[in-house]
Amino acid sequence: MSDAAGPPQRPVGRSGRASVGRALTELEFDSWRVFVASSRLLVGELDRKLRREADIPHSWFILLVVLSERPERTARQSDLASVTDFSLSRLSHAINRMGDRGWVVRRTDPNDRRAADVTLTDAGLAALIDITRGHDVALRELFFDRLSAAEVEALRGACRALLPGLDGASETLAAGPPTVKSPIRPGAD
Amino acid sequence: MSDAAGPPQRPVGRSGRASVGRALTELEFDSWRVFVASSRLLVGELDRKLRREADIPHSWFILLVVLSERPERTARQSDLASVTDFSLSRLSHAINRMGDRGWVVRRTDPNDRRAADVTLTDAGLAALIDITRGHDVALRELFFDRLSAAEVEALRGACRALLPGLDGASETLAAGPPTVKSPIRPGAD
DNA sequence: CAAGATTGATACATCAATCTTG
DNA sequence: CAAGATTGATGTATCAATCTTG
Repeated sequence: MSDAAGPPQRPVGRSGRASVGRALTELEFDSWRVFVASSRLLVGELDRKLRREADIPHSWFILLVVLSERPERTARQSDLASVTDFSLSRLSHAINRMGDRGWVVRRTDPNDRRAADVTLTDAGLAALIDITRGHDVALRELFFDRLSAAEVEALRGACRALLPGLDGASETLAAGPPTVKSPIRPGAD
Repeated sequence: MSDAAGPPQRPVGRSGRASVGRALTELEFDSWRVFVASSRLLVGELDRKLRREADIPHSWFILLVVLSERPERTARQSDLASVTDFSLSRLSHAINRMGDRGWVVRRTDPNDRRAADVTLTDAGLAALIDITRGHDVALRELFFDRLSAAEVEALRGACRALLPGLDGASETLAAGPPTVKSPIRPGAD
């Protein structure tokens, strides 16, 4: 294995010709396809499972996880939106529906009355913790059991390289271990 | 770089304890998050661009690409569905709407009158070729310009390892260079 | 009865206003 | 006017029948 290039050249693309205007090769496109296919299939599986067992789409799970890791389990909506790559509109709708279930509450910030903060309720946290069990089992089967430790690290490295500069990836969903002890993941191991 | 484990152990998970029932560590979960975040953000960008410029969601683009690479630009619906991880229902709806645009036609197979074949029309192919230009430019900026050749290979390897056993990943979207010369990607380079 | 596909109802996502506050 | 957020209309995805053919 490893027919990869020799010297660790950072930005591919401007090797010899202009980056823009050059079509992708079959091989390049294939790399992209494998990436998209695997994430589609994996997330698809998880999404179906979450809908079956908890009646939520995968995207909501992301919202819940992020909220659970914030101080006070609270986030400004605009923050939450950019971190999770939700539009403000989409987020607003989602919060409404999660509010109906008693999982979150929305409160207007008295200081800046344009802004709104969402808080994950105790009920919401309980639901999340419950959901997380099944999610983790599936994740182990579908993801970790299929990859060697080296592959996981390689994947991690490549994906981290992809993030900077993307949309709201300043403090993205992908940020490392959260500042706050995650209620849904005790120290582990 | 490379704090990865020493010996190339294939199946992580059954290291010392049973795979199922063991919670994920923070580090493991973080690897997953980076993977999901990057694919969400990347596909999200492409999706927005495709909607703006071609008025189609990213998932339709996938359907078009797969169709374009099939012999006669034709596929059985059930095949197409499993390859792209569409449900039959979702596919049927999508084909209806793409049919409205004159991009595909549906024909019942005379031999097995339960089955239906979809064909990408000339107009559909033309549209796809047009769409592909912008798509490739974006892909270079967002994906290939951010990764070294080694990282691309690493990503490819890991993602390929993820696919087998997933849903309809027998001859998945991720299969290597197609049997048929892809109309949308001439020899390249 | 199973496989392939379609349809209509419901749920979620997107888009284009709109509203309020700074 | 810009930032943050909400709402309603439209489009797409999902789910639960339903239909036909093998």
